[in-house]
Amino acid sequence: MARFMNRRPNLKKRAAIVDAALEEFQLSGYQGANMDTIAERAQVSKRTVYNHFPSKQSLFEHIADTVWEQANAATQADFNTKVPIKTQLTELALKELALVSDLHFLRSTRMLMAELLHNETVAQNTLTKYTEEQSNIALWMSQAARAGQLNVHPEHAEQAGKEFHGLVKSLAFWPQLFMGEPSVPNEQHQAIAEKVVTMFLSIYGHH
Amino acid sequence: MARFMNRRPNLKKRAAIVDAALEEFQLSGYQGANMDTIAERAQVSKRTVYNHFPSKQSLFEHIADTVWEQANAATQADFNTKVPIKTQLTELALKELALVSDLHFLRSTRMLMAELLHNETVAQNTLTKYTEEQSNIALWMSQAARAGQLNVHPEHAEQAGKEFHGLVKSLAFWPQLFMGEPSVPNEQHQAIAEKVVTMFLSIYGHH
DNA sequence: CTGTTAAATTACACCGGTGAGTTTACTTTC
DNA sequence: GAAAGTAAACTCACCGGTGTAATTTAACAG
Repeated sequence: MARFMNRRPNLKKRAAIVDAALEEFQLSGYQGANMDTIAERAQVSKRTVYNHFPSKQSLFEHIADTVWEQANAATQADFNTKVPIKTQLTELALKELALVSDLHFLRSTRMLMAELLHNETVAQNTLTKYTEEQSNIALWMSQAARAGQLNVHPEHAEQAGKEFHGLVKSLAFWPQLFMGEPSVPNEQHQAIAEKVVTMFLSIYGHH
Repeated sequence: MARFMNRRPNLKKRAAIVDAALEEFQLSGYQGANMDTIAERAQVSKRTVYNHFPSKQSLFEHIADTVWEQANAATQADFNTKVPIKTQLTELALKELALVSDLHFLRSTRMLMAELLHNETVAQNTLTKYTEEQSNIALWMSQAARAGQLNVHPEHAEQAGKEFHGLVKSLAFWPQLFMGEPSVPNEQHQAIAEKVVTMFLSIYGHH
């Protein structure tokens, strides 16, 4: 009896639509993306797309949200008093390198960044998610400082956190994002992480 | 008086068109930019726009070229054997900081980056201009290495150059570009430049 | 200073393509 | 048998680019 109370909205089709839309947005950007093409790519009628998402905009926003959640979830960390700072920083860098070297993530981010640069609402949306991440690393930094393992004034914790992320990205993200350089292969992650940590500690380490 | 203004090809109108187009492209991106609006903004008839530029594409390319020339011209430098490496690197960093903190440059770049991310031809175009700049700094680095002032293998000169630029940008460009953070005020340039040089030399300096 | 001339500009209607979103009549699936 | 999906035609607004006839402008000759 409970058998035909099954979910009415067809989740499989919905997923197919989302996948197709992601692909199309990545390929052509928001403005260039074509709803007919998305329907076709998802093997679904155009009307079905509109039954799941009321507009192109809402479809885009749904995708943008998921990408950002994924990114944020992948860069969580807690400071641990017992482990040397160098080890922990290296660990942090490796985590970010793994995320940033993932081809799917790179492609999604490329698309999001493009819209971010000329779309007010996307920009605002992104900004709030981004500040969450920032406050996270800032907390980590001030904990490390309080534990005496980092030479950082409390009010500069946020800046230091930004700089740490910035270092990783300058080596393994921005060049790949804009210049289409190949993702950094896994074998090099350790070396890059150590390089970043050395640079970072040359400013914020105890001498 | 007004003798030599307004020669046959009306340079004033042409400039007005270019200005208006730059504004419109910055505001709405390439796809979103509207030729009627550009004409209106330039106080010129639409037909005149098309008398100066055969298409939207060509208008965009003209602007893109100008921006890149400006950027490239501002980051030239020659290695000087007589001056300590630290001083020269700081000088280099300051030069780039000046460019990158200019609000007009930032706005133009933001627009270009957006198109770069989803337009094949723009990307290719940019890539060639960008590699020029890269080979420039790479040369500088290998000269410094040959003079014994830098601990860089010749085949890593290009990588080191990239990293140097990357360091500056991670502190004073990317956050401003994407997150709309305020440009770094001039008073902080010296401090940032020194920070960058310290980080860079912690890897490539002689200890 | 003035009239001539040709290029530059203008206003405006027009073309053709595109693409988001809708309507409708029908079929599939549970 | 009702919700979900389909196909295809349709609306409607937008926009890049063109054609044209009329008007303005600047260089120059007398």
